Amino acid sequence: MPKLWTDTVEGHRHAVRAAVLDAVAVLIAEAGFSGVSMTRVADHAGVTRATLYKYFPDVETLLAAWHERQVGEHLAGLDKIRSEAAGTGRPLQAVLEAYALIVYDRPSHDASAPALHRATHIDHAHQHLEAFIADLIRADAQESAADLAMDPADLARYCIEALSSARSLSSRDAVPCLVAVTVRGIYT
Amino acid sequence: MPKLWTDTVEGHRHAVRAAVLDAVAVLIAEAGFSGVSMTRVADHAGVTRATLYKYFPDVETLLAAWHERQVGEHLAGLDKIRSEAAGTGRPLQAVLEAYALIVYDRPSHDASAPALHRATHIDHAHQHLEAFIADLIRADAQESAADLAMDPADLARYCIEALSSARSLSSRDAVPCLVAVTVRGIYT
DNA sequence: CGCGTATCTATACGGAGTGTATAGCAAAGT
DNA sequence: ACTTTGCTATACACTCCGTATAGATACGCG
Repeated sequence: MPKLWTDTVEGHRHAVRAAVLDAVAVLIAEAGFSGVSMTRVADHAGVTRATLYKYFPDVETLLAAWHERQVGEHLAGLDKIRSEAAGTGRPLQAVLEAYALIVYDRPSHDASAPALHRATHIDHAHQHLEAFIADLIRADAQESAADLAMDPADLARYCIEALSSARSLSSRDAVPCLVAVTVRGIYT
Repeated sequence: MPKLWTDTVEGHRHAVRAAVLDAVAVLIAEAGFSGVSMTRVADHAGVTRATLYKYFPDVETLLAAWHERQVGEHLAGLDKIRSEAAGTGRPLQAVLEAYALIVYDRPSHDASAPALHRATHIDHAHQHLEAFIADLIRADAQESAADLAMDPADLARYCIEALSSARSLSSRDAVPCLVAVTVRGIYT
């Protein structure tokens, strides 16, 4: 029996999709990426396997969709921080610190996920994140009238990778230091 | 029939192990990490599944062993570069540049592998690499009489992660720039 | 040399997950 | 009311896993 039913059919599909991605999140939290299978997700989401296959063709796509939603939420949060810090000097610093804290607090979830997709093909949401940070870098360079050491896009990827090392940082207080270390290098 | 037979039994086991890891390498090159299964590896290595299970209990261990061998080879190469560059000023720079070039030339193989293991448990060979670079950082700081911005171990992880962005660098000429950007930040 | 031991092959079995297909029921759309 | 859409329940063939057994082959050592 269909558990979820909103009045409209489109809303229903949206709700099912959300429930499925929630189930993915739970399974990942329980047993890591390898603990995610179509069967288990279907059971956990309260739908049949056949139904799940109508939404997602395979586990890979499922994980990609979950990751997309995750990064999307973070991107919204980071954008909020950017606009809040727009007046107070350097938004780049604030955004990168917020990102590093996310990585520090959720070591496995977010930092490992990109690696999973990079093996298959490019990650759409991650490209957004890269573009977002590349823009911040450009703006920061223009404001401080300093010369960038490299292409902003490459620097953005550098920042993201460098800050992903926040995952294994000894203490939470070291996060601002790591951000400082990372940012210091981008100007010539 | 056993294909490989060296005169001694210990040598034989070593040869089989090598053949198995070679098969893993081939399969990874062909279809990525998800293309590695016990069945396929056994077929490719010219042994039975039952035999393979006597050497490696599961795919995870198989990939870990392959990665261990890979990183071990690179570590040997980097150590050679370190001793060669010991007299000529900064070995840190030389080693990091060599590492970044490895990442650039083999985008998927080495940079993605740590991420796979970090999801499960800690990577032994990678710890060696981290310690190796941490030592280099300490030595570099002592020679240049400068103060490090953070714990050397954390800085080593920062360097490794930052340089793993060499994977998606626009051009090979940008590799030295990335190394410069990365190293610039480690001093206060 | 010859026996014991270690190793590999070949094969089989139950379990889990995959991908697909079908029939039937329930709710939305018009 | 009638059609369309979506979900359930179930089934099938396939792959891979992990383990077990019997028998062949080559080493190790007395």
